Amino acid sequence: MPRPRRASPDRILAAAATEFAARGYAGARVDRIARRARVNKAMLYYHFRSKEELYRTLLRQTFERAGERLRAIAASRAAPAEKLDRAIEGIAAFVAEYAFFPSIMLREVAEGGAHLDRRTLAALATVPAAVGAIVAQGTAARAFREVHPLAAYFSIFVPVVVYLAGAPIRQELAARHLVNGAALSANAFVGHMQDAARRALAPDPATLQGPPHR
Amino acid sequence: MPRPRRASPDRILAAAATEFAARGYAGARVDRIARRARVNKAMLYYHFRSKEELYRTLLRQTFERAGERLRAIAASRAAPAEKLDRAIEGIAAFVAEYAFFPSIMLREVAEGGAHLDRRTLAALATVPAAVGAIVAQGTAARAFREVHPLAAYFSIFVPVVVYLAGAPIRQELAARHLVNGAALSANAFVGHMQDAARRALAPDPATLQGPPHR
DNA sequence: GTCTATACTTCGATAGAC
DNA sequence: GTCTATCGAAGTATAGAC
Repeated sequence: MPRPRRASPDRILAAAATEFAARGYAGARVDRIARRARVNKAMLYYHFRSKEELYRTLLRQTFERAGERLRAIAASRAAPAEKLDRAIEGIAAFVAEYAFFPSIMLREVAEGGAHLDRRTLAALATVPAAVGAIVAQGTAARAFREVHPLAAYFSIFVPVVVYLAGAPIRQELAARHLVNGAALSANAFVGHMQDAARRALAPDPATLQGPPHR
Repeated sequence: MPRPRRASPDRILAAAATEFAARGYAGARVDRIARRARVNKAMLYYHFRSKEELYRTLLRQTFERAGERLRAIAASRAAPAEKLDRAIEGIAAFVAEYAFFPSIMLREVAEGGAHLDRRTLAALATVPAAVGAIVAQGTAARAFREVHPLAAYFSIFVPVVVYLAGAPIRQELAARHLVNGAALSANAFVGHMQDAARRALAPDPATLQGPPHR
């Protein structure tokens, strides 16, 4: 028998996502989360032991889903360059679905994972691991030049996340006439990053002897 | 007559930098800032009207210094590709000097500039503007292919900032044995980004027509 | 400029009825 | 599972002496 609407725990998690993304762990208010989820505070504490447990549950769930999606791309049969394109589009699609993801990821990086337990940190680590796997596959297949997987993660994947996270502040800057120049749509930026990634990873034609890495 | 040590306002700003970087605006505690600066809370409020004013002062000062440094590189006589290398090294050097910069920048992006007034937002905007200027110069001189300056900022500059901001969480992940693979030093990553930037901006051979400047 | 002591507020969490 | 009411801790900011 289908429920007419989401149960309390799910509504609480959804409300928590909005609140934590906008204000961070310390800035988030349990009262606001409860109100937005249309439950009272006691109900929230009935389902989640504490603010911290709610936070960890949200992050673990989100990181696991992002990691799963990227691992599925890594495990597909496509060519390395194709996987890379799909991974970059994939993260943009993931953010379209989970709009709070970039803010929360950025905040946790800035904070050094201070509020996270081992399980949640492990879930977070699946994201760079999946991107690194795609790059390593490409390198092994000689479709990509030799690049440190973590370097690839930061130069290919991180810009997309930060670009999407930065939408509010760009809007704020535009509204106050503090920037000039043409706008840059999310789609255009995704295309730019796919292009940049291909160029960054393209094997050197004359590289079959050794890379003169500066 | 030289002071034996920094005056109170400077010590407060230095202490605030550490605290705000580690815990964010909401998580920062005025008591901790005062204690670290070796002043009492009343002294802090004597020099700064409020927690918010202290925060804005710190950020404005920091963004202005970062922007100045990048504008100096943009205004130098070097070739575009050389300027790009210097800008990437420059931001790494800036972070070595102002270690709190990446965390604070990331947090403000995540927060959409919520705590910032117009002046401080304007100071923040000088950073992408300076990077965009270097890219635009290169494009005009036909040393770079046509790339949206903001796209270049996010694909070249942001990764360095996030990589450096991510040092604590990488250390945490390593300590808990949640990552595998060789380490990647900050210097190696800077080199990687210089390389990636050159490749991303290299003009298409078919487009090379006019004589490159300088 | 510097201090101690404290007023005022907000927030996370719980008690206890239904 | 759900609610109202409230406690106790912690935090920002200020008063007022020196």
